[in-house]
Amino acid sequence: MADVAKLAGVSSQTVSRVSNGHPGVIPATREVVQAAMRELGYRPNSAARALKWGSFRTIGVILFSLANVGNSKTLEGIAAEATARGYGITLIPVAMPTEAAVIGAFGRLEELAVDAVIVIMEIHLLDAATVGLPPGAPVVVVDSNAGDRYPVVDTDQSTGGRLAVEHLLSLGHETVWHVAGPEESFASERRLAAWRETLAAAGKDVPRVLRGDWSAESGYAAGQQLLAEESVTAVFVANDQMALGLMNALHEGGRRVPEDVSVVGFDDLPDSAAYLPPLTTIHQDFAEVGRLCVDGALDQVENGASQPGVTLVPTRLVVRKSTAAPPKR
Amino acid sequence: MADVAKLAGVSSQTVSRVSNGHPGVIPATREVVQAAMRELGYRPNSAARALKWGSFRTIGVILFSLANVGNSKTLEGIAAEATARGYGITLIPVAMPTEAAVIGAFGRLEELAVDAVIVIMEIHLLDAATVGLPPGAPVVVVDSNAGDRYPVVDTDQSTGGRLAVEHLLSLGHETVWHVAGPEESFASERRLAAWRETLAAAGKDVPRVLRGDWSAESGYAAGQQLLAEESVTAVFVANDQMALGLMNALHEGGRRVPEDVSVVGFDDLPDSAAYLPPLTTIHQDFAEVGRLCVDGALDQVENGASQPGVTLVPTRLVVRKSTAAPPKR
DNA sequence: ACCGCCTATGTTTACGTAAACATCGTTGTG
DNA sequence: CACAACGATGTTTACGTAAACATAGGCGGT
Repeated sequence: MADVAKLAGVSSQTVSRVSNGHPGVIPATREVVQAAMRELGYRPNSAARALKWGSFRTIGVILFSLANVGNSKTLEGIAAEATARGYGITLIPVAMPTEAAVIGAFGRLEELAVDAVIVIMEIHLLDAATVGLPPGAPVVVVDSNAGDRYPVVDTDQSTGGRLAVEHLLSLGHETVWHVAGPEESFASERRLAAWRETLAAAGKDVPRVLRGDWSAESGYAAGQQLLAEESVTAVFVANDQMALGLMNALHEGGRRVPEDVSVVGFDDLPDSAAYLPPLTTIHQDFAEVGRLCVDGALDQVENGASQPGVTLVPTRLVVRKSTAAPPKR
Repeated sequence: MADVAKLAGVSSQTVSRVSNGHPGVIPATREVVQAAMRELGYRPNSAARALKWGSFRTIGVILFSLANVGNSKTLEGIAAEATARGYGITLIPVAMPTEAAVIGAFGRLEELAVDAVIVIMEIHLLDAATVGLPPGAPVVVVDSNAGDRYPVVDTDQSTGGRLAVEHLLSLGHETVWHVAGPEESFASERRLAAWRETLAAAGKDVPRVLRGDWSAESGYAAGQQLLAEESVTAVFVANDQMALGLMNALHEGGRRVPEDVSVVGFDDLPDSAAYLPPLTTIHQDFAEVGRLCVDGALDQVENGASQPGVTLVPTRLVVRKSTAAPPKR
């Protein structure tokens, strides 16, 4: 900056004014300074700026895993929105989803150069009273039920689950089975509850719950269990990957989808349309979740006020070929 | 820091020494200072540290998309290794893979607080002479052929492609068809070349190339084309998602996998083992790619020397149920 | 006992920027 | 014509930290 000032024959303060687009600089001076900046390839030093401003214009994202599509897409949405609003993204991976690791990550947070924090957790850890986010920086949480303490953004799991079950019931199925995700997952529990409530509201039997761990393999295992149940005509699977495994197990067991058994998934992965048969599923807008997280976080940064509460992103049913009316007896 | 110094009855310099674990502080003093730090909840201000050090201990990652599993997993590997080595990760998403957008991202780079840059590009843009990374910060590139200008880390696409084709030939197939990825993709071209060379080396016919865009849908379309070719007994598909679509098209067309047609994919996605049939594929170690990127970048940061060249991460064949000997005529 | 060296700690300064304050010239007005 | 008001620019200072230099005791060797 000093070099630019010297070359342009002005003071460094004037360079600063030009650099930040402040008014009160005569156009001729501005030109000269800009020319000098170009010639010297001047770039403001963000460390010094951050020191001055007390802000890094950066959002920290704490997450456990990028292995699943949802987290990746959410992160992509966060990155896009943050960039559009002039903020950077700092990743804070937590290797193990243990309480100690989470607390460690939160501890490091305070010394990190971050104006706000977005936490992407698919597990209940954050709900435990012992794991608290440090105060100070604004926080937005994805997919948790800590809505009483922090702003939470989430897909509308309940409506999604209800849509799935209602779709199957409307086709004439007597009842709907469910393959849930792991118990530690908040999303899984929401979908499970919606399934149970929708069945109950329709006066249908509620079969026993099968569990998977989100993986296609666990869906395959669930499918094998289902083969032993002759009465099954409809299954709501808590995510598309498990639905894939489940459909393959059914196929191997000689049960056709959708002629013998209808299957509905959840997520609407890019591949779902290419499954055999193309999967009827609940679409989630992960990018929108990411966008809303950033909006919420930056609202807090700019307006100061943190208001706990849950923002829900709508889901919708995508009907493909994996559902049909139940077989005639 | 001044408050801590006052409370501990020492100078701020001593606090700094304790904070950074410097030697030459008597244990008793250290204790007092640490107690004061705890009491006041002192955290070093990273902006000021960065200003002093001229470094944020941060690596910037430029990427186009997290939509595909490979990029996500690579990023995860990068994040894990960087964190382990005490560096942070700043994400720099590039919305559109156009030259202008890339140049824009590189421009912003210089003013960003980043010690090194990792570029994850699956397209040829970086090879164009007009798109040059700014000098200064160390750079590591994933998946490009700019190895003459920058250090490049990549999966060993060639060996992977060769393994796939050799596996099929060893089962007795007359030749192997190929469904390639988009032409802009460097990885796709490498796999295509390996396929062609391996066939040529074995003295086999080289069928015409089918193209997809990595998506399962494009694999389905390629599969439909393949149905018109009665002589096809073996297909090497450039990624698992396309293989999924292709197998479904074959199934719909009445061609059984692997009895009539053998299929080999590339990637070894978590779901591949749950496809119908479980997919024989080439395993890529994305996490290792990420790790090596960070190692390469930090070597440059710490040792200064940037040496262009390509580091290859081995691939291996994973044999499952989608390949078998060709049908008897 | 004295000198010098080493160790523990304190003082000064610089990193690059921008807010706050100071200065200078110009313009408009009574 | 003098003076106030304002606009453009320069000067000072502070942000929090750590390197470089300074100082002051203590200890061993002669």
